[in-house]
Amino acid sequence: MATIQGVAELAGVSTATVSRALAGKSTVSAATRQKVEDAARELGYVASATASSLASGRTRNVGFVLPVLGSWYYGSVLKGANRALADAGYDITLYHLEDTDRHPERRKRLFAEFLQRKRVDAFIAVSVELTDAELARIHDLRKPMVGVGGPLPGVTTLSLDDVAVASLATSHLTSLGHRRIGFVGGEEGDNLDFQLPRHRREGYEAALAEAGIEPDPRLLAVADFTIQGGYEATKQLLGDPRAHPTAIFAISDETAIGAILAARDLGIRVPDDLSVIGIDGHELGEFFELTTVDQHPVEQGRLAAQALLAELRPDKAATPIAVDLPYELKVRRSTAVPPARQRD
Amino acid sequence: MATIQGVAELAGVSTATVSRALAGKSTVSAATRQKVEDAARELGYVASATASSLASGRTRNVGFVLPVLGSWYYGSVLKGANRALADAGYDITLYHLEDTDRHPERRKRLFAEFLQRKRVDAFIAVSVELTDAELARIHDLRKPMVGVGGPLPGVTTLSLDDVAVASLATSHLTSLGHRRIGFVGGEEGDNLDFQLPRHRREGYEAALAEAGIEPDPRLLAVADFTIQGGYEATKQLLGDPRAHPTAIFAISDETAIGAILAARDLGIRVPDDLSVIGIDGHELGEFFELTTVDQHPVEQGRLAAQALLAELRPDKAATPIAVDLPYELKVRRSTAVPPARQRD
DNA sequence: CTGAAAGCGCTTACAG
DNA sequence: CTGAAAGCGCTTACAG
Repeated sequence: MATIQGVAELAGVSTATVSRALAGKSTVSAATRQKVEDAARELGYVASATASSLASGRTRNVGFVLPVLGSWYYGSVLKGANRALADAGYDITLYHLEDTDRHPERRKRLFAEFLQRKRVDAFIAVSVELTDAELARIHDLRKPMVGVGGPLPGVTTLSLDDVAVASLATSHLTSLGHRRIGFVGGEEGDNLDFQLPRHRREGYEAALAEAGIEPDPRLLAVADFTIQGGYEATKQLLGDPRAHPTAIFAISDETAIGAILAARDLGIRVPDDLSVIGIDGHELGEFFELTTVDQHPVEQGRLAAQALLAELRPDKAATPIAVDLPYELKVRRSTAVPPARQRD
Repeated sequence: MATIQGVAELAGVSTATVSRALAGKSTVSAATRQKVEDAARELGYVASATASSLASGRTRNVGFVLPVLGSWYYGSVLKGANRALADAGYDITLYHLEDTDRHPERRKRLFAEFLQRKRVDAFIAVSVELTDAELARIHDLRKPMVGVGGPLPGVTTLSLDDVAVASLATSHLTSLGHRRIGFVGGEEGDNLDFQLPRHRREGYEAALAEAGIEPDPRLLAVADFTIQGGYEATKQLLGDPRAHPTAIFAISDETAIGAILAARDLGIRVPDDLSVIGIDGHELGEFFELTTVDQHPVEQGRLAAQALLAELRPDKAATPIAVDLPYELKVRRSTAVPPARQRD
């Protein structure tokens, strides 16, 4: 493997000049630059990331911290971030933040060892929730950091305005004439950190209020973000003769898909008898013809990378800010006007 | 941030001794080791990966090359590999191999620049298909490499015995008494590299032959690996009055889920009127009560990491080998005996 | 615009 | 068992 030394000899210049020429520094004459580039190409030379990092203090590598591997959402954010960072010459090193309950040792070691190795210049953290001690360790690193949708005090965070998103989804239903709108999602217990379910319910209630609709506790069903969870909760909701919703706002697209499948199993037609809307823009949404509020996760990753790259530029002072992520109502076949008998 | 120098001073030894003590080298006295460990803990010292790599030639970092980000399968393999590698002290740097058609520049740059940076000691490549030129560049790197399920000449590869897996799935159906078994998957055109569809069809036909069943071309439907693809192909198959299968073997679990949904839409009950089996062990399989041959992707990642770690040990000579990955028939509710009228 | 030289923070023969 | 010293392959003030 060629080293900078080899390139310097072939080009007939010093290693300092090779370094400057290849880094695109402006203080190199065009002729010299050409000689160096030719030599580098001939030898197939690419600077060793390791040596370059040690000498410059910059690794050109970003740590990507995420709590889940193998899900559509995180993978999509990762894809968007990876593209933007790769285009800027950065690699991504993965830090899988395992669950404290299930893998306490792995999680501990992540903070005590892996994150401390100075392998990266900065971090992107997606939907990450940390204890105070963990957050303190992160801050001790003194590296730029951008969060996506997680509560990270003191960190620039891009997040969805969950209240607004839920309100938009619910308003879509009220504007179609629905007045009995079920909320499938909901919170169980009081999780101070994970406020997403509460925010989405607040948006739901705000939209109802705006349409002059009294909230009805019989229309609330607790569900998680999975198809299974949405299926079970919706079966409860639709099976209860006192509830009779004409529409359902589900907290996620997978929850909404579960709701659609539950309706089918009960002989309830979507959207003729029941409208269903979700939130996400999940890849499965198209197949199920699901109306949704798309949060564009790939784009979220790109925006996070962009914000981080801005912080990484020398001139920029890192002031933690909160940025609202874009979203978009996508109307598909799963929502329609309420059935005629309900409109009477 | 503490350096090895700081630890050495606090412990009252040389930096060489600190390095040896923390690396667990046996040539350090217990007392000295204790002093060093105490000092390191007090200062929160963790060796810089960058400096350590440059000095030792080992990065303790593995490159993970994959063609798809955001899918359940790749994410699961990544999870398994990441756990095993992290437990051995390794980080993972991601290399997303973009499509040649859609992102030729990104792909080119991956081989010309990112992979050449010597950031990693070795590679894991999942379902990766390379041109000869790309493969040559990879081999030029002279780094250990393990493939999972992709055709990589000259590389140790773990893969599923696709013929055997498909034969097992089909035999499950014949053993239940099915004789008219549809194959939803199939190949279109002749892709020399991507042999998986052909292998699975061979297994299907072998199992039919073993049961003394004549293959019927009307029972073949071309579909990709998606729910949508399985849905459309199955609708064609079930809609054709000449085909009348009592069971379907789908090339993947998502294809099989599409098949189940297509059957439902046509009023065909699963498993009463139609049995369906897939291959994968997909997370959605449980919800749809899908019988499948589970290929345990998380375990695949773990096995790949394990094989790579073995090659990374100094004593081990790297001889490319092919290893069969484990799989397991998981019988759920989607398969049953054929309907009575068919058994007459 | 270019080069000689120091230095980044470690590891590891070598010597004792 | 331990230390002094060289060296890994770059980058970057400093000087010219």
